[in-house]
Amino acid sequence: MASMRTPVSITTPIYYVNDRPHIGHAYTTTLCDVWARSQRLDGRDVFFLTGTDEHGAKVEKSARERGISPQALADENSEEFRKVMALFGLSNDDFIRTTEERHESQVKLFVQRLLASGDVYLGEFEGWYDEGQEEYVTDTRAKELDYKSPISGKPLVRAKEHNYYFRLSAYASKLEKFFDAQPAFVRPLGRFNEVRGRLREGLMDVPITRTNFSWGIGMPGAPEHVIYVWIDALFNYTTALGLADPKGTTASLRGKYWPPVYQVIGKEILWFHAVVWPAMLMALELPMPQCVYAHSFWISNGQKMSKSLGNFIDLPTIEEYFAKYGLDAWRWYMTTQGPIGTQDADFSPKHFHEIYTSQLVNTFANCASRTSSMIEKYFAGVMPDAETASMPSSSSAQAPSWSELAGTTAVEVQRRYANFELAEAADCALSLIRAVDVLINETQPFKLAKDPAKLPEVARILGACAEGVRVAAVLLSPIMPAKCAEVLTALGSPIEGEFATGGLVNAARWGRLTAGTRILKCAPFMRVDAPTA
RNA sequence: GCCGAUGUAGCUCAGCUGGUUUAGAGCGCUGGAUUCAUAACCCGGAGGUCGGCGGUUCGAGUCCGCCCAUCGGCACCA
Repeated sequence: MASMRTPVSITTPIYYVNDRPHIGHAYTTTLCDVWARSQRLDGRDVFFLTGTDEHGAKVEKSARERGISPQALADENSEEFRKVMALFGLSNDDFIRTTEERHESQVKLFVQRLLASGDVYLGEFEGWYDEGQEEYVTDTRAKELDYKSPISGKPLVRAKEHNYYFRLSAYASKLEKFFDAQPAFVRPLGRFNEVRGRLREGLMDVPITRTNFSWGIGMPGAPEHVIYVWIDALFNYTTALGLADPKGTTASLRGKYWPPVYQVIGKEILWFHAVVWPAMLMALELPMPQCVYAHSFWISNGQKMSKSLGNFIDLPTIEEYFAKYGLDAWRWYMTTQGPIGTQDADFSPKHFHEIYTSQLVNTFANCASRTSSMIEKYFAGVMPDAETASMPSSSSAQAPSWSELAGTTAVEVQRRYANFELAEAADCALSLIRAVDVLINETQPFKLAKDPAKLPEVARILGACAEGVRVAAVLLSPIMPAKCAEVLTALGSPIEGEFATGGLVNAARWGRLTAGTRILKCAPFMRVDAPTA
């Protein structure tokens, strides 16, 4: 059954090795990880790709300053990013590096194909050049600077160079039609409109090579030209799948994963992913990704994160959160409070603590704790034998039965995950926990338990509670894999075997807990002291 | 400068095509109740001139104009 369903894939941008890992990298990658895990849990064949981008003038320059080769610098920092992936518990299926032979050789093949089709041509670029910085500045920027270098103060010079260009202008109307037909190609909607607006302003061809540095992939047939880092980088999505050689072994194994369902990026690189990249894919006659999802930025205590302010949420800071709250709590915060929309989201220790306490400690963990504790107390820690599927989920008149409620919740959560509405999926799953709390508050099993004659009723109530907690833990496991596994293990119902492959709705089906199973007391999230700051 | 958003309780936000009320939720704060549970769960309360001004209308948070404030995008930022 599961194997009949379409394979799916998701990508992060590949991370630039000249940067240090920070919350932005962690955020994008965590979102992708949650989605990938949710789809695997739903029985799908998933490919989740991330990696590092290693070429370009900046890397060359940093390496020179440190007196090492660019490759050595790339090796070192790529390894750093790889470690970060492990640290975050990320389940990527591959980690591609742009300095790998498999990538470079395919980029050359792709570019050759574009040359042959006329989509890439040799042209001349003329612009304002800052000789000290060895870089061109745009015309508008040059005017702002009064035609002087912002660093040295020396006048900018008019300079010319030959570059290879990608014929982006030829794809303007095709892109507009594509956007008309695919209103969810770029999400969220605000970003879609932004791109549409700019498309209407027209498109210019874009240079894809430079000649003033050498750390990059040489242009086929013209090695003095180096392929621009961002063109090089974009191709990673296809080279990881071996698409430049459709008959090769990689493509035969991984070709089924193209196109990606989601290409998740930060808003700063939207233009390349939403316009340049689709045009290149059109030129190469490759299918379009289903959606480019551009999230916004985390800001720190109300202020933009910047090197000069020194308020970056960097890796050491993140590790402090791991130490205090745990990895899964971090993932929960990223997933439910992040800047997935058009607006930036604030990261603050106080807010983190409040979310942790109210949602994870007071809601999720407390419910698991009170349920397991009562089963321990009244039934010696053994899942009672009681029929609960048709039991009303609450005392309100139109309340659905527990099996119905769990079923509709699972369907809804599955839909939200699939649609990349991760915070909504989380909230919906948590609503099941809230429903269990309502049941306990309404029926007060702890009072009924004082009367031995009422134990069968207590059994039904607690049986439903345990089952509700189990289903919620299944549904939340893509976000908090370790903590949910802990809860499911305590309930004697770990995700494995057919649970793991039969689809999420199947795993969440009411009544999987069987009478007689040993239920252990569990409290997955402990209260911690509030931050002092 | 150009284009586009946003501005609703302390905080984060819901409020669709104007008329369900005395404008809502979560968190925070505060009173109470309770004990199965991790000072948790539950009930109640305080708190808002719905950015400002003007207009359209029988009636506007919800439409129009202007103003103020904040933010995003404007192609070589991975």
